[in-house]
Amino acid sequence: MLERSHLAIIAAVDARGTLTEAATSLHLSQSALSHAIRKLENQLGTPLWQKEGRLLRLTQAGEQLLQLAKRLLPQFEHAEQLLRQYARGQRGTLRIGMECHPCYQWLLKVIAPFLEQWPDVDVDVKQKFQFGGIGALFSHDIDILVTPDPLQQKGLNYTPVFAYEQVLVVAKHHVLAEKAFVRPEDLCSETLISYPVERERLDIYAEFLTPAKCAPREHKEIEATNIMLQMVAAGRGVAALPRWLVEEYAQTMDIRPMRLGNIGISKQIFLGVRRSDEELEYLKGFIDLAGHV
Amino acid sequence: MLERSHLAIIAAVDARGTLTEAATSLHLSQSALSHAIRKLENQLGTPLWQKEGRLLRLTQAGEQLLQLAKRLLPQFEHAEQLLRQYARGQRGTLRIGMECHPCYQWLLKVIAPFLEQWPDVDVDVKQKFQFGGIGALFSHDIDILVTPDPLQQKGLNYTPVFAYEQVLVVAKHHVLAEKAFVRPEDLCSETLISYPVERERLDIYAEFLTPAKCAPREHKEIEATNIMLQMVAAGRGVAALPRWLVEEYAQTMDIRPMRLGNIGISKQIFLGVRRSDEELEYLKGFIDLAGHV
DNA sequence: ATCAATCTATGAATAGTGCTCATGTATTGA
DNA sequence: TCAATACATGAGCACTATTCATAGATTGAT
Repeated sequence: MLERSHLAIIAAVDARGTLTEAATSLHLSQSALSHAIRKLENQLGTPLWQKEGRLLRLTQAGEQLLQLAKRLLPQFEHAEQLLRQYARGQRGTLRIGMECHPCYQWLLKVIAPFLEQWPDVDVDVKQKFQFGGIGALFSHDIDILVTPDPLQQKGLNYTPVFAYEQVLVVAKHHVLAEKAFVRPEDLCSETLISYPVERERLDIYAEFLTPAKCAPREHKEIEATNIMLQMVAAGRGVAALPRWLVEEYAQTMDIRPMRLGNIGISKQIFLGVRRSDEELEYLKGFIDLAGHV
Repeated sequence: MLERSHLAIIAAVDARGTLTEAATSLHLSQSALSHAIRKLENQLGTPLWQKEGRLLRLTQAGEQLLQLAKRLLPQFEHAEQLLRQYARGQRGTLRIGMECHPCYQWLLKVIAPFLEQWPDVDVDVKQKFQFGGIGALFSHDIDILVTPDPLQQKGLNYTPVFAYEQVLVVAKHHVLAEKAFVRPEDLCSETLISYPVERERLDIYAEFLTPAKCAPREHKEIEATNIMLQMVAAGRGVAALPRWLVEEYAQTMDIRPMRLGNIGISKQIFLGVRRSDEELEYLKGFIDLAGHV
């Protein structure tokens, strides 16, 4: 019978490279591991590694088990952590996934009152997902997803919690700052600064530039919002961000929000959860709070 | 340390209702289970069940573990099956998920040569998914998804393999059979027969009726293609199906395919796979075959 | 080639765990 | 109240995992 310990062994050997090191990392003797592996391979009837000289290479069967281990072990660990929290009287950990770079500032405003209202629930925020936010929800890496595009999927529920206008930020003395709103053509000679995500996921392309068959002269990627806006204030480029965020920064920086097109681009943030978690009190609590910030 | 056996216990107790029955189903004595549970609860520091009279109710912590069990145990089992196949020299099982009712007939034509070309690979076809086809891919319930709408997701790859025209099927002597093509309005007085899936997922609604703000007089759902077409032939309704499928049946039934709108509705079938499986030989083999049928 | 260093494999002994048996206690419904 | 049924518990046993000690293999440097 395949056990968790077997998966742990395979993962450890893969991570450490040698059987000896894997053994110590598992607080076992090298001999114990060797015996365990031998027995497992006998039980399964197929070798999991083939020795190439002194190094171990996973066979195809071993590779399968490694994949399994990488999928299941984190879930075991998270469950254990959760149960420890239950044991301590805590309710659990709310793992929030972010698929929306600038939402971070908004999220912080929700988390503060949440932590206060739910003292027995911890919060964790993740921003990188191997298989996208929805994949992370399905594989139980996160419990709630903050996203601007609610891809409908069976088993998921989305709640709209926050509407905002996506605007262009320009330096206060930029030539564009004089206009009433910005046209796609206006950006052809500009440098656009964005977060480092795929272009298709940037609204300013999907809903503004691409339909008008325009493109900025240059496109730079910057991770930190603050730095991004400093660049904009210095006239080194323009960026697209939520209006409320820009207005916050505009109090201390020489920047200005500009409407994109004559009607503007309006966006909405959704919170996605697994339908099976729907009745979790603290999840409902979070969504509730998020709707009122 | 949480083990697979613990999950098995929780799942068994949940499935059987009583500890005694769960024990026998696990080939263990009642005593063994009782001891095991006690120990686990001590280790975790929290009870998993609370006794209400003579029956056991899961605590919240227990509920969490049950969810985990239901997610992980099938994966353990599948991995074991896979490894047994490796041990026997077989390559594995290709688990195909179908999100496209009429594709079944087409799929059969691909599976036949596949089984011949890959004698050491088994094939299994699944049609019901708790969380939709993509959820099934992510949770490793299936390895390949047959679907007409390739929802782009990180970690998934889609390959178009088959294009067809979606047509309306009517009885040979139906009044509509005289026309060159069918207009949405023509269906207002008809009975539409479809597979039992959500209306939004039916192309005839999404791409034909809804845009024209039309609806059939009545809508019946039938699971079996053959019966559906018998109904159509008997003048009891009309249905929307792929042209190739209709033409096949038209040889023995009094039915006729009709173009939907003056340009027709063209559809495409995609095969979706996890990117991590991309290099699996027999998966590539299947996609290859599918493209040439 | 040879040797030291570093792996892995193996057998025997042991420590530890899980299991069963026998029995006790609790709950339920007739 | 009693029989039936379910869970709990303690003692002893059987089995498994682990360690220790040691042998065999591979590698790279001299």
